[in-house]
Amino acid sequence: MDEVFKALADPSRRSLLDRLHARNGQTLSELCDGLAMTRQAVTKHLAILEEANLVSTLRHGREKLHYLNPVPIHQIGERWIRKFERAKLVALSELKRRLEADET
Amino acid sequence: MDEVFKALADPSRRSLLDRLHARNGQTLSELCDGLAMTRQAVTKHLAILEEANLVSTLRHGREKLHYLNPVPIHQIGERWIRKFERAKLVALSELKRRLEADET
DNA sequence: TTGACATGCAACCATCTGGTTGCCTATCAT
DNA sequence: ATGATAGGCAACCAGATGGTTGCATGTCAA
Repeated sequence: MDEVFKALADPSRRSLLDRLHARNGQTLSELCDGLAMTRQAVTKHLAILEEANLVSTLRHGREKLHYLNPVPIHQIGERWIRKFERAKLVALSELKRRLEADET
Repeated sequence: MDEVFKALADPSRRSLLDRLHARNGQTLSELCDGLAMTRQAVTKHLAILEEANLVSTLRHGREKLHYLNPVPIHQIGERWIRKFERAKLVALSELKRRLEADET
């Protein structure tokens, strides 16, 4: 879980996930296209995404195809974000109340 | 949005949010209790959370009260995670299909 | 088989990050 | 007033992070 959060913390990595979401199963070179980064930098990012289980790869000859695995993202939604949903409703009005009350 | 992701990337900070979720409106000292960290380290974390708008503070005499703001967390769920929900359904079976088809 | 293409590996580098220590300021209670 | 309590500020440090360059390897096509 921590690995997933860490992996999602970088904008380049989130953008890679976006690209895979737009078109799944891209090669490394394809994912590099149009990015202001070396291939090796992208490789590193993909390694981190793979480590976090957000991306699965598949060798196909000399190409390496990358597939998005949305399960960990979903789990963050379920196990983590969901927990704060109830708080969302309460906290705002509560904060407002306190702000007004404590304004000495 | 990036700031929120960055803020959530650190386990200590997520734990601070958890603590505020358990009991809202804690002082700095209270939040330090039981943590294997100096007060200054916690201060820094809270500053990052505040910067990301995940925590709002309120001075009350010499105390500083910290309140959880769950809105950005909610937004990540809505604007980011939701986008990958549909993919979750498709991708797994798709990946499985490709894995079997490309197994030369 | 040989050149071109797709990827891998390793060393190196600057900067960011998470943490520390030391000291200062503000406020409360006696 | 004065000590104790709550917090703030700044300098410093080691290690993580995001990126680079250079070279090696594997595979396809002519």
